[in-house]
Amino acid sequence: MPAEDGAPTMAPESVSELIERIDAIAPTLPKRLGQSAEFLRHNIHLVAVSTVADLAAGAGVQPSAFMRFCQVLGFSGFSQMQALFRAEYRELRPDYAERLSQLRQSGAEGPGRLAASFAEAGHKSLVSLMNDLDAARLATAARLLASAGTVHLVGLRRAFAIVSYMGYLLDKMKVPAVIHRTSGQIESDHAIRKGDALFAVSFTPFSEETLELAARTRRRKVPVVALSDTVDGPLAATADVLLVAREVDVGAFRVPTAALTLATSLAVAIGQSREKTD
Amino acid sequence: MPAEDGAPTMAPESVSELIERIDAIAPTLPKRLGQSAEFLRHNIHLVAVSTVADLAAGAGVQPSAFMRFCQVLGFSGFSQMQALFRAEYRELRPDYAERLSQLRQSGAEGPGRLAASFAEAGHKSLVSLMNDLDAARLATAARLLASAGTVHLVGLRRAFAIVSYMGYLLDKMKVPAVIHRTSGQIESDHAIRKGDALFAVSFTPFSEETLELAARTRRRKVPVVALSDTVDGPLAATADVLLVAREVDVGAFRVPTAALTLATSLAVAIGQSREKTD
DNA sequence: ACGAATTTGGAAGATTTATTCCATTTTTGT
DNA sequence: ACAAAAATGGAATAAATCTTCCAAATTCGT
Repeated sequence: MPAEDGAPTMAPESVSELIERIDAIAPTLPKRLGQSAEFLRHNIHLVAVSTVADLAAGAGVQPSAFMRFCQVLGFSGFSQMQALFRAEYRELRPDYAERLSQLRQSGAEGPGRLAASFAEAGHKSLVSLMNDLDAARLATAARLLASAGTVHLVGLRRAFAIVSYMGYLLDKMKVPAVIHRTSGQIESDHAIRKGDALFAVSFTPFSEETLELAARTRRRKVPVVALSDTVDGPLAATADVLLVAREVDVGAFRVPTAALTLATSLAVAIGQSREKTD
Repeated sequence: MPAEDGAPTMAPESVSELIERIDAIAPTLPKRLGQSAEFLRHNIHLVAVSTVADLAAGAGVQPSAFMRFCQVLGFSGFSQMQALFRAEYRELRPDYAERLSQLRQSGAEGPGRLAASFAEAGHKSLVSLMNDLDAARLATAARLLASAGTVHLVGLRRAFAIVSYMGYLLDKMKVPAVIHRTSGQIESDHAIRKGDALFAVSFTPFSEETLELAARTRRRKVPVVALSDTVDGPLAATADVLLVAREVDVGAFRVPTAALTLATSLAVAIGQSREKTD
């Protein structure tokens, strides 16, 4: 029997698409289906490993109601929806405990294990980045930098990799950007003009040079956006906007995965924002 | 009906206990059960979201054989084993996936969503890095570079962030290291002496300068280790050891998460290896 | 307040999936 | 090389899970 309305509402093809649809239709749903939507929205990770009966019980509805809910979302039934979650899980869910011991027993001792540890730390860093991320603040930072004439970048020691990648991206997107303190130049202040903005990156222990350049720039009423690994550092007072990315360490070392991810997002956001204005 | 032997081999109560048992009995298992063990050991995270038929097919055995394998492990059957994985999955709160898709769809258009996408891409990149990692090759690379007098680093454009971070790490660990092509210097070859080694990073599209420096260095019989995003590129022929890190793109952009993780592992391995020798 | 349309609960039925059984093949010990 | 023991494949059976159906309850429009 064909659907009555012209558009047969195709099934979502990814979890995020599914969530969008839930949020779109939730307000219009009758009581039991609304309960199902509410429960699913907050326990979406259970779908891959539960039965309809379990989920229906969780939502406080009959299995048949939950079933109808799946169909309202565009699926043929619960099984089709579950398949979506299982597929995504298979792709995106490694087992690091397993992978680690696997590498341990596979002869090649040192570096492989190190890589596994750093990869695991990277996952954790990205998780905490997303948990702590203040989207509004990031948007403010992007706006500030996008409206600058030239974006000035500064970051030394471990922060240098971050600004150098940002510099590469901004250049690729034709955004005027300069990386400071790279060529024996001691005093960069004169290059930073009214109407520009500074992006300063510094992690504990902070480098004096970066802090001072940021402070002097701020005093000249040029906007300063900062990226650090703590909210308590000296940059908190100096910067107009302070972004934070914490990394999970492996012994005495770390990979700046979260910081690089955040910086890249910022750079791309700046580029896109400029593109519109041009 | 009680078991015939005195010790009824109780079922494992956690995934790690289960892995231990698999490793313990695997060597004594007959062919088909051995295949099941081998497959499970490498795909253990699939248990929560698969059927016996799927897993049996993956292992290349009949469902009945896989079934017997579960019983050998101490479970009453497959379902009991699967319940273990599902329980562990439920407890290990991936509220992260929820948070991610929340951000991605929550009106907050620009930077927040971008960050969510880049974070997700980062996870995928790290997963595929670990899946494809050749631990033995990484160990060879580390050995080669650790035994060099000076480690020379080269990488331009997007690869520069990688070498600059490696340079920072090696310096911190007191390993003699130099980053090339950073200060207007056109010809670096003379600085690379016999007994040194070169680490070259280049991604598609490859930069001629990096490739040529690597080729010239190799011709002089100085060891070259390379990091790229493909096995087919020009570095395959040039390098003594080629490491590969693929990244998942977001639109036209990427964060070099996997490459940076691999490079960091390599740097730390070099440092540790040197420490022992000193 | 009344009838029509929608929503709901529960149970029956269809389907998928797990489990057992046993004849046949392979391995083991002598 | 032979018999006994163990392992295997495939099909039959049992269990669970999904899905549909419809009478009863509720909501909605007038």
